[in-house]
Order: sequence, then C-alpha cells, then structure tokens
Amino acid sequence: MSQKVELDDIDRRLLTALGEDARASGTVLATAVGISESTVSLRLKRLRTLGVIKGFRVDIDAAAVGIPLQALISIRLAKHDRAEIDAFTAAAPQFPGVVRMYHMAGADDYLLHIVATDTEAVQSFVLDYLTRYPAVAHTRTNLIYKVQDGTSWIPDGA
Amino acid sequence: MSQKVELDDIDRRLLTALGEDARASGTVLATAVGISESTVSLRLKRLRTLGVIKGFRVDIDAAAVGIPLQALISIRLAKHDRAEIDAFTAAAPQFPGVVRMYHMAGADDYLLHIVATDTEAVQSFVLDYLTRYPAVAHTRTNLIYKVQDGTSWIPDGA
DNA sequence: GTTGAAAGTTGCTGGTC
DNA sequence: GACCAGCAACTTTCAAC
Repeated sequence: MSQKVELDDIDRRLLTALGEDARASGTVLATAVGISESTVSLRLKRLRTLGVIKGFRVDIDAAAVGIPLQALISIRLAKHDRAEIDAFTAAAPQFPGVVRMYHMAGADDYLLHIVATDTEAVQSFVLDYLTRYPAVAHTRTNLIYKVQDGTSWIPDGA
Repeated sequence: MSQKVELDDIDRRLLTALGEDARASGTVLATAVGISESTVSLRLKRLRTLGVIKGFRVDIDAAAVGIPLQALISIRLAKHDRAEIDAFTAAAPQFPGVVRMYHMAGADDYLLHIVATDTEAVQSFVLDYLTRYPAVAHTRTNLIYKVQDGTSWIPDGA
C-alpha cells in the first residue's frame, strides 16, 4: 500500500498537465500551471520522490509494428494457494506480449491484456504459457477491437 | 487501422530501451543501443512521425493521491446499433475516473478500468454514468487487487 | 544511413526577495 | 513561492563521410 500524500491545487494542475503531455518541458508546464520553472522542478522532484509519479511510459502502436491483434484473457486458478498465486503473479507479466495484468476479485482471478501477431499466436500463448501452469484451471479469451485511454486523473477528485 | 511500418533492428532496440525508461535521454539511449546521439534523435523523430510512438504518458499512483480503489466494469449493450455504440464509445473514456476502456468482441461489449475513492464512488459511477445510458443493458463490477505492467513490447517479435 | 561537433534549449541549483 | 543567474545536460542541426 502506498502512503497517502497531501496534494495542493498546484500539484493537481501539474499532474493534469502531465497527463495531457507527459513530455512537456518545464517551461511549458510552468506557463500551463501558472508557476515559475524552478517551482515546477521542485514540485516534480517531490512528486517523484513521494511516489505519486511512478514513472513515464512510452505509448507504442502495436499495430504499426506488425502486431495487429490484442486480446483479453480471463484466468481462473484451480486453488487459491498463496505460494502458487505468488508464483503466477510474478511470472505472468513477463510472458511475451503481455501488456498488463490485472489481479482481481471475483470469479476470475486474473485478466491479461496481450498483443499478438495473429490468432494462432494468441492460441500459442494460451497453450504454451497459461494452461501449462498447473494452477491455471480455466481461461477465456476475448479479442479486443479497440483500446482507448481515459483521463487517468481526476482534477477535482480526492 | 494503422499502416504497418518496417522496423530494423536498431528501431526495435530503441523501442525496447524506451520501454524500460521512457524518459531516458538521447545519451543514455545512444550507448544502450550502440549508435550516436544524433541517430537516436533522427530515429525517434521518424518513429513519432510514423505513429509507431503514439506518445508518452505519466504513470500516477492513484492510491498515493487518495484514490485507493480500482475496478473493472464489464458492460453489455442492449442493442448493437452503430450510432449508439459510437456515442457510448466516444463518451465513456471521458467519464471521471476512467483510466482505460476496452472495446471487445464476445459477450461483453466494453470493459472499463476506473479508479475511485471508495466503494460508494464506484456505485455512483455505475449509476450516474453507465446505467443512465439507455444503450447499457448490463454491467458487472469487479474490484482490482493489483495492476502489473508487462513488457508491452516484443524484441524478437513481428 | 551514420557521425561528430557546434549551436540552441532545457533542467537543476543556490541565492535573494 | 517567485525571480534571477550560472552551470550542466540535453536536443537538434548540418556539413561530411
């Protein structure tokens, strides 16, 4: 669990601005938020140190590089043994093509978002990496038509 | 659909390096990939122009800013009318707290990843934004324990 | 397509109000 | 927190290979 951090309005505006363009320069952020460049520097450093900003990620168009297929795979484990869950939790994100893994409450234990070159590759992924694990009891694959990013940040929230 | 772009080995290594640290400087990328700084500049510009790199995103720890809850909401529409689907597809990512929306094939039409301050906020989200839409026939909410990012990029793929 | 160096920007820090 | 100045680091450009 991460410690809750108190943010003021400037922090919130900074995060909002970064949400729109994570690569915006200090100058751009300063004018957008209405503070000086040096304050931007200090604030960003603080937010990174406190763990509010976990990092920066590049958004790659998988289709543009010849990986046109995406799928969501729901996974149900056979037994909820802590050791087995931990083992799978640690290994699954490293499987090739895994974009993200959700560990969730409910009927299904995991949801894997994967990219693949074709449907055969999706099938191979399920057979070679998932059903091979004894802990995996059941999988259900759904193809993704489209993924859209939201705001990811609530300016007036908290 | 995005046009497929031919990438050579240098492009792939660049994208892999960026996947590990999206904010790595040209100097760092140059030594990591084994080319000069200026080539890194040119390559990155090309990848951005071609749409392979769609952008850069900041990774914010929602829990650290007082939004500790995350949920996945499966949504099934009542009828598959193109206009209604388009309307919902356009509106949903803008709902407050939406991190990402998957439009998928199968029994459920959409999957929304949202963040929320508490379970009450999750309920409000479903009631105020989803069931209010006449096109929404059914929703199912699953709380998220944990989200883990994968590699998102396949070095030997394509 | 790549390189190296020059020139322009940007980012960080410390001092001052 | 703002403002300013100085320094280091970074990005981009361009002639040259």
